[in-house]
Amino acid sequence: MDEDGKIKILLTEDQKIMRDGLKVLFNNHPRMIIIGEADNLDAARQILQKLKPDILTVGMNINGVNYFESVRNFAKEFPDIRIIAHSAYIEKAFISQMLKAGTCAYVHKDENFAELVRAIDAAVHGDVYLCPRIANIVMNGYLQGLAQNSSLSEASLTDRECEVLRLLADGKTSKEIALKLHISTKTVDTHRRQIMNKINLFTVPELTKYAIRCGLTSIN
Amino acid sequence: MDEDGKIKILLTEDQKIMRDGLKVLFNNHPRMIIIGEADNLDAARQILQKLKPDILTVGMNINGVNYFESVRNFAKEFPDIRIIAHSAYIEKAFISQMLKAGTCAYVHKDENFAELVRAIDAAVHGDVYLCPRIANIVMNGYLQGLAQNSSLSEASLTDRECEVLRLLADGKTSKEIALKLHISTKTVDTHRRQIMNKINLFTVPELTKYAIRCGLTSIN
DNA sequence: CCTGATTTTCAGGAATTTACTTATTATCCG
DNA sequence: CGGATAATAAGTAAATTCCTGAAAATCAGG
Repeated sequence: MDEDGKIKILLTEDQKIMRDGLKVLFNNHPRMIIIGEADNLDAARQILQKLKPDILTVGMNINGVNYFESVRNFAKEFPDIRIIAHSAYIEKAFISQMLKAGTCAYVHKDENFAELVRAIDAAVHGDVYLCPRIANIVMNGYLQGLAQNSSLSEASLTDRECEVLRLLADGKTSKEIALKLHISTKTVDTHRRQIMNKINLFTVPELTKYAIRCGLTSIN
Repeated sequence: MDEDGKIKILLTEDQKIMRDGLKVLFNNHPRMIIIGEADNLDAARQILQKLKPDILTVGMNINGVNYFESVRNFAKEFPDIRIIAHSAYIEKAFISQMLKAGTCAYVHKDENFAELVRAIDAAVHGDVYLCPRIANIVMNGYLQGLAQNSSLSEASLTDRECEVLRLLADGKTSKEIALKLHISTKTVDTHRRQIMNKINLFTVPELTKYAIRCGLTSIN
């Protein structure tokens, strides 16, 4: 909190218009104040070394792939700062990765500003907050996991499988993937099929889109 | 213009937070006023039948596939209303499709609010406006087109090729595409390779991403 | 340290798809 | 009409994928 008792926020968001809008909204808010803004996480880190906000909001669009890594590092380096994911992604795998990485709230961009405020209030009180839509998705996943932990089990992908999927979605051929990972193409093959069975998608374009939705690869 | 001489704007944007932000920004603007908002183009059409804005802004994210069709129809049905594309897409093909469809301005979401204001001012004066980043992309494409209209020519895709690419990126196999279009799989084959040569991408994942960037298919 | 579970690895062979070349038919436009 | 572009398609070799099965490697507890 600053001298006025306001909650200090550092805004990270690459869409300038979104930033412009959020700035106005927050600055009209009686209990919150924006003390800095950045259009990517590297820039945010620079600012964090000088200023000490209570909240770091991280806006995520379908671009940068390295959100997980970055957020994990932030959470370690700056344990006092509560991180709020503000994203257009709705893929279950993405959400849980993000929560695991150290965010304490996840607000979908289709929600209105009030949701973001609610999330921030929860965050400063040490609570975890998910906006309704996301909460639904997470809960459904949790319940499904409980129900069918034996049969179909659309379990999450293993590390290796994620790696293979990422390379595959980047457009690498099985041969290239095999070379890069120092394994046989047959193994890559097996991984691919295992992935397909787990997430129940059986074509390369669908796998690619899934990888995008999960933040494993960018759209470019 | 309304009785105050303000420019009347109808906002279409599916991200509520973005809408919240734009509302505040516009309502603080002395010469512009928001007379309605919608979270998709169907909802916008409902409103258009009652109110008559000067400007319709269309926010585009990586979801709905039918922007081209919808915008084309809007431009025909409501020729007096100037349509402004407000998008996160930067693919040349998407931009030109959008301009052809009848928008008179294209503002990228990474630009700040001032750009949007500039675009609206230009639009009400009957001008076409592209924000700097987009203008760059379009100009580069134009110049390249002039330079290499003979040799490599990354020409635009034909209608049929777009159709094939869309189905392919939706995850249809060559066989399914052939069936649906009533042509031989060999023809589908030829189209696919022709597409690859034209846009210089030679793997299915890359084609898929390209199709997403061009608005031919959604991310889901 | 052992053990069961999970993950990672890989092979063989059938089935399918793709790459590349070449070519015929439509269609459109000046 | 003639030339260009688009859409169609076959043949064949090469590459990839699908399916089944299975052996190492790793890991988490007891």
